[in-house]
Amino acid sequence: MRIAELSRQAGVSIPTIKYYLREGLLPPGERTNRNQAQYDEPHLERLRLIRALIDVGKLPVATVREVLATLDEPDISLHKVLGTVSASLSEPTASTPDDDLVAAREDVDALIERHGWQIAEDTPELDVLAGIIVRARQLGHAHIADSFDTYCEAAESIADVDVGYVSGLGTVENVVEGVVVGTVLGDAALAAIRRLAHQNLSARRFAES
Amino acid sequence: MRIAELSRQAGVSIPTIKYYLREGLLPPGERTNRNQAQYDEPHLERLRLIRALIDVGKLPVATVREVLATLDEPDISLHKVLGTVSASLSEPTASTPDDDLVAAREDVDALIERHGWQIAEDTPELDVLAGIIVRARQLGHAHIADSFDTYCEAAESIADVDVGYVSGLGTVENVVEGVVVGTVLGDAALAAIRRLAHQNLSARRFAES
DNA sequence: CATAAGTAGATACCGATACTATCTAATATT
DNA sequence: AATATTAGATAGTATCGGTATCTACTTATG
Repeated sequence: MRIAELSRQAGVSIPTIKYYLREGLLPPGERTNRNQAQYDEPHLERLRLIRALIDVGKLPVATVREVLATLDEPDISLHKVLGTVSASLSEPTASTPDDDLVAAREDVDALIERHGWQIAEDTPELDVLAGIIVRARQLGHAHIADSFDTYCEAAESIADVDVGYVSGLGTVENVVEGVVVGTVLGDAALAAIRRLAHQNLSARRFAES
Repeated sequence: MRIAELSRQAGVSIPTIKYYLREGLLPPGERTNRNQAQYDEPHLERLRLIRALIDVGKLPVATVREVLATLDEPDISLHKVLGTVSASLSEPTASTPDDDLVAAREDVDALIERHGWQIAEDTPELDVLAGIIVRARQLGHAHIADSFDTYCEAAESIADVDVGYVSGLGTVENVVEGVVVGTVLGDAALAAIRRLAHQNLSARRFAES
């Protein structure tokens, strides 16, 4: 198909497609001439994936490029891609070593320990979580962190179905794509569902009709 | 305290504080003179809250303003503030009524029904979730939505501790602030914890040492 | 009390991000 | 032959989240 058709089917404007081509998010089409290229189904799928990562996951274009690069690596393992996707999705942690952060990080390590989780020391999420605890404390809501044990238990059942889902995808490429889609769409879905659960609970407990 | 001190304690530059004042995120200090104003503890707390919403929650400044406005309303109920905060946090849903979206929305309604949740028809998260399902289908990952029942169960226990936490906060103002902080920091924490759970599970199942 | 430092408020400017528009030279379609 | 479409290059634009500067003061300090 030509670029106009790709644009129509994906619902993405031609200038935007050209922009993604320039930015290396989308591989160039197969050239048939100096000013003609053919795009096919994989292009369309890739384009839809890009839009999902941007629209639903709110990923910046640069992060999308990183994630897609991981996805295109020839020898990928599920565990490795999880790490890379995680790393791309969490901001690089602040440079200041900060006493508060170190303390919070110890609490995070204890949390992980309590749940018997096997996590590499340098996983960025550990610092992200520590950072959140620091903020909560600064805001006078230190006890929010007390809920994190429950969050962990809940996350275990969630991770269970998540990994179950991707495991059933067959080829490595499919699994890896499933990880990306599942991570990003899953985050968004989980946030929405949590809000719905809040609404439900507060409707039941505190509704004044 | 004067603006320099406020800046120092919050770790936010003076021009940025002035910007927040202009944007109405931060109420003006108490004027003592034509070019002097006093800021106090509440200002500092508000400023820290603003930074947490922006840094951790990635909320745009305009949304922070909305959320803070809700927080400052004189007569607020927990249930109302949950709705307003939710509304501020989810983008306004697309205008196109779209067949795919309608179908997905029915699936969402069925999901809510299965769990016996009481949710107002017009809650924005219902459409957000439907939108995510549409994207998943377009990406050939329709079955991701099968996991949402598990997500709901997990979200129930999470919402339980969340509501338990804010209920214990005493005054209405504290509760409302707790909702805001808990929603935003909680989302970020939950996402991080989910990633950690993934890492743990994949380490155990698929690790090649 | 003079001089330096700090401040409010107004306005202008800035860098990053994510596109969008335009132009050229060529090819495709009708 | 006339019209539409395309690749690729380059330039322009809107928004966002600040920064910087300037003026007319007021405070703090030696």
